[in-house]
Amino acid sequence: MIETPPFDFEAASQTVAERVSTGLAKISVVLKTRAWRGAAPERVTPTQAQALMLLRGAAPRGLRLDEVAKGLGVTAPTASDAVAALVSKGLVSRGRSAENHRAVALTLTTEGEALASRVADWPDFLLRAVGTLEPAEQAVFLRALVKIIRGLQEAGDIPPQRMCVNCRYFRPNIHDDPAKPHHCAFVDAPFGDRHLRLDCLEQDPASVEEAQANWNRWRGSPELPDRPLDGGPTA
Amino acid sequence: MIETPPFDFEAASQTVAERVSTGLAKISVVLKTRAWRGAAPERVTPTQAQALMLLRGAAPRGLRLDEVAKGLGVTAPTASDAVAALVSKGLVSRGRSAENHRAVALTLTTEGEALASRVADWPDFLLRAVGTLEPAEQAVFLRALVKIIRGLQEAGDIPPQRMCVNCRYFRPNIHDDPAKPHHCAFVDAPFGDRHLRLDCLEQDPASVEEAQANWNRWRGSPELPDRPLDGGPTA
DNA sequence: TTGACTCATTTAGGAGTCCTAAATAGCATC
DNA sequence: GATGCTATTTAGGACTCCTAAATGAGTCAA
Repeated sequence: MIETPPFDFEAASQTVAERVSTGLAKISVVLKTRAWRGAAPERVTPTQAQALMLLRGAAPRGLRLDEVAKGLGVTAPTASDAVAALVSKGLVSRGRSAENHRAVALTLTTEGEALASRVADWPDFLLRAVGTLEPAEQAVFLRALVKIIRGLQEAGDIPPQRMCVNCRYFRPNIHDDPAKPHHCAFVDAPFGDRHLRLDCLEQDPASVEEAQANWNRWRGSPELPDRPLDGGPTA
Repeated sequence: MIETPPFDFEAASQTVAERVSTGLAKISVVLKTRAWRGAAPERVTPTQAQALMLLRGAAPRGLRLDEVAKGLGVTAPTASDAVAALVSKGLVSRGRSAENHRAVALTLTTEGEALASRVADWPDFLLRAVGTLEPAEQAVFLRALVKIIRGLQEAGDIPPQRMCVNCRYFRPNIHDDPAKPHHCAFVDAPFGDRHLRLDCLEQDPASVEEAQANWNRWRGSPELPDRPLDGGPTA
């Protein structure tokens, strides 16, 4: 009789990181598909809808073309195309910046604002799927997402984000309350990982050194749960 | 003197699920951008590259056009376009299915296989970002991702995936070892959440009832991390 | 103050994506 | 052998996305 060695999952599988990447790619596909379905009824395309949302987040200052291109992850000519389509639809107005006369200042028209708000609702299908996670799981997921995004930012794959961890008002791990160890110096209140923002309007970038120090302090000491992951009265 | 009430993050923020969705959308943007850069040098477009990878995963049986369209998340005409481009480049061969003469059978040519392998490497930038997470964090993230994808599948937003949790060989939570509580009846070996697959070649879909039962059994008793990660108030 | 540069954006041109609607072809059945 | 169903392709049009080259506004130096 011959003993067969048990199958070795660790050796035979892709790494966890690879499978996580696969999963993110799958979600990315749905996001693309649904973006079409959500935007089409409003007579805009996904890219255009995304540009509208970007401008909505930047009101009232507006954005330069260049900034829109970075936010969309496309080249300037492509962004110019999309903006031209929006201008011709009367959703965006293209002005010249007062101080820098070669830069354009893109802002939403009233109609553009209305449409941007309507269109911003499309990803509720994703919201529902995320909602099937337990609250504690969502919080851990958010924390991991922040790390991944920061990693992409560090590598230059994504422009700097208006996240807490990049903000000069961020004071990580300075309170004893394990649920709210951080502090936001802007609103002067403590908060926890579950409140971390990815797109805060009040965000003001910290200096490189400051951001690095905050980052180390934040990621160094993960919040501890009052009870393990699965615990807690589930909704 | 008036006491100002402290800022209420819970009330003033978007929900965790909303912010998670935002984060996933951001990753989706990078993925799109990088897909272009990765695919372009090989003289294919992102959609074409994705079709190649899909076909690679389905070898040697091949896929029907319909299946490619679903996997790509596009309509049949769009898939037909992309496939036509690949055929004219000599990367895919389009045959007729023997028994059903109205269906096509798409398979990779030798060159197509070579290119598919080269192109499959592109997301290493994402791999690196995911790699900045601690191992335990990666495992929890993967588990959450599986739940989200299954949620999307349930809602019909994504076609059924070749995941362990959909598989008739999956036996969740039948072992005592907390690191490997599940069992794969195909390779006859125990495994843990960190080994969960999203795209298993051996996967064979379970019946609806069986899948539902497995799902409940799996999600009911989550593995505990060796080290607690994060809790937060259970809202 | 006139070139030479640089910067921000646009134009040009071309392949490809993506849609809806309509056309073709194989099969099914009655 | 008409009728319908299924799988795919064609047709047509708007938009995406790229690279390369062209404008047009500021800047700077001689």
